[in-house]
Amino acid sequence: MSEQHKVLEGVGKRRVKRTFEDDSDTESNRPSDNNDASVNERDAQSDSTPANMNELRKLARQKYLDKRELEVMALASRDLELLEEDVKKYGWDNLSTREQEEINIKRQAIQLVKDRRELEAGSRKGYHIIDRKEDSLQNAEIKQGEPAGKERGWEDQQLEYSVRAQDYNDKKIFVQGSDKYEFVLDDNAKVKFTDEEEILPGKREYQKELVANLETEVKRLETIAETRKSLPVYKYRDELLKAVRDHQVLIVVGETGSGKTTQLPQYLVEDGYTAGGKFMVACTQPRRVAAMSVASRVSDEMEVVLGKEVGYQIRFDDKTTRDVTILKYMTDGMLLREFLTDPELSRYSCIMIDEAHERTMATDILLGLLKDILPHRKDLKLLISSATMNASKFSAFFYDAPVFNIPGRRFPVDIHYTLQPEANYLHATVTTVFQIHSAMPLPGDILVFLTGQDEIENVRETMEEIAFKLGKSIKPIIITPIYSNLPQQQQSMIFEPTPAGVRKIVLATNIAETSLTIDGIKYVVDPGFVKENSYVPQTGMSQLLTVPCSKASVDQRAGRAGRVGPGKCFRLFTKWSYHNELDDLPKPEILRTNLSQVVLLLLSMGVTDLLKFPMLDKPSIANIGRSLEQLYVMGALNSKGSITKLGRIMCEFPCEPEFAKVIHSSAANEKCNGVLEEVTTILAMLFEAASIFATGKERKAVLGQMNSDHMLYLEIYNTWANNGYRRSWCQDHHIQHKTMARVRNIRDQLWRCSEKLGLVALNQLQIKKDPNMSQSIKEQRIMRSFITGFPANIAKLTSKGYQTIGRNGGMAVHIHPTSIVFSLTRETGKPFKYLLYQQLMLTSKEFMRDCMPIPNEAWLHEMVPHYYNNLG
DNA sequence: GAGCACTGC
Repeated sequence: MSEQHKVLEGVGKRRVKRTFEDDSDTESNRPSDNNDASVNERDAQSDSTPANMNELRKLARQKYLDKRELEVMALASRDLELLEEDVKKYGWDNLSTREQEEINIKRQAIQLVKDRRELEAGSRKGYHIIDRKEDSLQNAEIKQGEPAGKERGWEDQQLEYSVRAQDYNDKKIFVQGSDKYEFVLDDNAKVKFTDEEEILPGKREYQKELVANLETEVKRLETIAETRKSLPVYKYRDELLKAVRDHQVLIVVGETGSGKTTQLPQYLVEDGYTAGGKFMVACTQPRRVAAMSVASRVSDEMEVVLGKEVGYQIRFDDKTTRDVTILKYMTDGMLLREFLTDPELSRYSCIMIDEAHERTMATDILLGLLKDILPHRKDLKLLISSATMNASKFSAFFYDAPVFNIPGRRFPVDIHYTLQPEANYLHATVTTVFQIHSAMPLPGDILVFLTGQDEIENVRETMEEIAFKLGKSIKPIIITPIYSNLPQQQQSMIFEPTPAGVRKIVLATNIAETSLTIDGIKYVVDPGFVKENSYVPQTGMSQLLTVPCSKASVDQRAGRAGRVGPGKCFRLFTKWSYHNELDDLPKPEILRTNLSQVVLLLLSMGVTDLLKFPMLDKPSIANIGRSLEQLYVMGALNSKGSITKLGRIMCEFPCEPEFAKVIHSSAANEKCNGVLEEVTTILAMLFEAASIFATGKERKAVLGQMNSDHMLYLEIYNTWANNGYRRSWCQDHHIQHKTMARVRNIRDQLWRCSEKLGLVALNQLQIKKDPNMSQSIKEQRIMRSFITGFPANIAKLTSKGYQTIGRNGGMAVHIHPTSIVFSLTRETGKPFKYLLYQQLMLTSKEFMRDCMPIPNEAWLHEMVPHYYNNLG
């Protein structure tokens, strides 16, 4: 019995030594009940403890909580070292049968641990051991109130997959009977053990299970190690690391399937760039789901708990631990925000900008900022991963940085072109799909790229009719549409495995080009078009036009056929067209969006000469000019063009400056404050306006009549909130619950931001002053708030219909038929004289989206005099 | 009386 006690103490020493080498003389450990508050309290009260002891203990506690089955198993098997000493001391024959048996089993166990260590030594060093078994994941309980995995969409599933392991792990340690214990570092409170079985159940079943689990774990590790080594990037590991050592900036051209995203950051960590936890390696992704799922996989490969050594950071979800996380996957937008608080990015030693060829706005700005700080941060390494086509552009941008090529691993895809251009690509699409279906053997699903929801629904109908007519002369097909606004349940259908003898036909927008991958696709049909949104600064209007894809896009689409085996891609345009008519790359976002947010961000970082700011593609002067003007009108800039106090406040908000201005006014402008809460809700709804309604039709039927889309949004949100934020309420009202959940998140984030900046307090002052503000006064104040943010977005009713007013006035515009104002006007026959709109969009006509009637022209002059009084 | 690709803080 006392042997057992000694054993445990010894083991504790070893464990602590390994984790905290600097504090080797303050160590000890004991099991304690996880839920026993008094024990923890006693920990905290041990007053002979050094001041930093509590910190240390917290850290230790954190670490030990993360330990899983194997850590406990390893612990148990390390006992053997001490048991063996006893064998020497007392002689084998003097031990009891039970003790002998125990030692035998532990001998086997330790052998397995040794094997595993050897395996580890090959690829990594110094990480804690945890397990992550697929089946444990699948058996983990699903959070209450959530539907089962199958009913949810891919994003939720991915998220759950990333997160659940973490939750599960926090709560459980796997060894049967040992789940009561955690190991806490403590130098005073030593507990005397009276019953050895309580500490380590020396039962045969346990030992057997231990060995069996170890074997499973060794196999799993072998598989992971093999998979890592089999990736194309593995062969280049040393060369890559040498290149990183020799150069500050490295362009990495890694095709899909090369493993760059998961492996490169790990190599950097292994090569010591995190300096024992002092620095971080960051890898940016353009999309949230990618950041989450890659982080999850890498934490698995490195055998750490997601959120500790390896974590991710996206809006609304920070799964990192300060001073512990050494490898962080994050969205590019998050890193950009981090520049605001830490302009030198001093916490990072290496930054990898992944998927840089996608040229998101955040990536482009990041590259410019990084180029600026590299001379001051000689120790900072920058890796840029790009597709082949623009590697030289990145290289030139960073003073001819070396380009490193890593081949991909993909199956060959045959490309077929049409012999002559197709007059009607939709017709050609349907024909091609049925040709493939009748001529090619099963299995092998078909992925069709279309431009939008409308097209997808039309093609689907046509195909269903044809399939019906053909009846049993063809094999059965399943048609599954996928586009981002498709409600969740229907989205998940594309991931259902195709039944035998059936062909699945996926009709997708370019969401399937990068954002999600579908297994089992063997054929791709590509008409070669995409809808592209672009912003015209002169008119302030966006246009959504169907344009031909770039070469990079169609190549990417073709690649989707070669993921599981050799595939075929049918392009509904000519080979000549591919080589002579298509652009190489899609137009970068920075050339087709409103720049006010970026301009304000750069100004707040002290970039005063915007034209000199390094950028891969320079936006037009007209665009920058218009942004500066907008910012000036809102008071974010003074007449000299430098940022004001208000401008800095606006920068703090994670949204466009126009929206931030509305928030600010609703709390701080005495002409309209006291409505911060309402305004925050409306703005959060406006961000997601496009995907709130399941279909466009239901909008007016949702609730009673409202005067404006803005007030309708407010009413919808409040009613939903009053109904307990329930999913069923959304279903009853044809509203997408997932979108509403996002709105709630955004709303909370904006509110917290207002709180931090003291706006909530200001708002409260006004409410105290006028506690019985009537509904109509509130509404008026909301309208005024919006005018301050969107002074140029006003249309006036003339004899020729609505026309814009303001600097570029006189343009004929129309109320969008989905707007509540549209139906309201029709019902009453009385159009409003002035309308404020959130967006002008050119589709078939110049439409105003999300409209709000302005009942009083004088408000315009009152709220933004410097704009309206100077119009003449 | 239209019909909005896709991201992100």
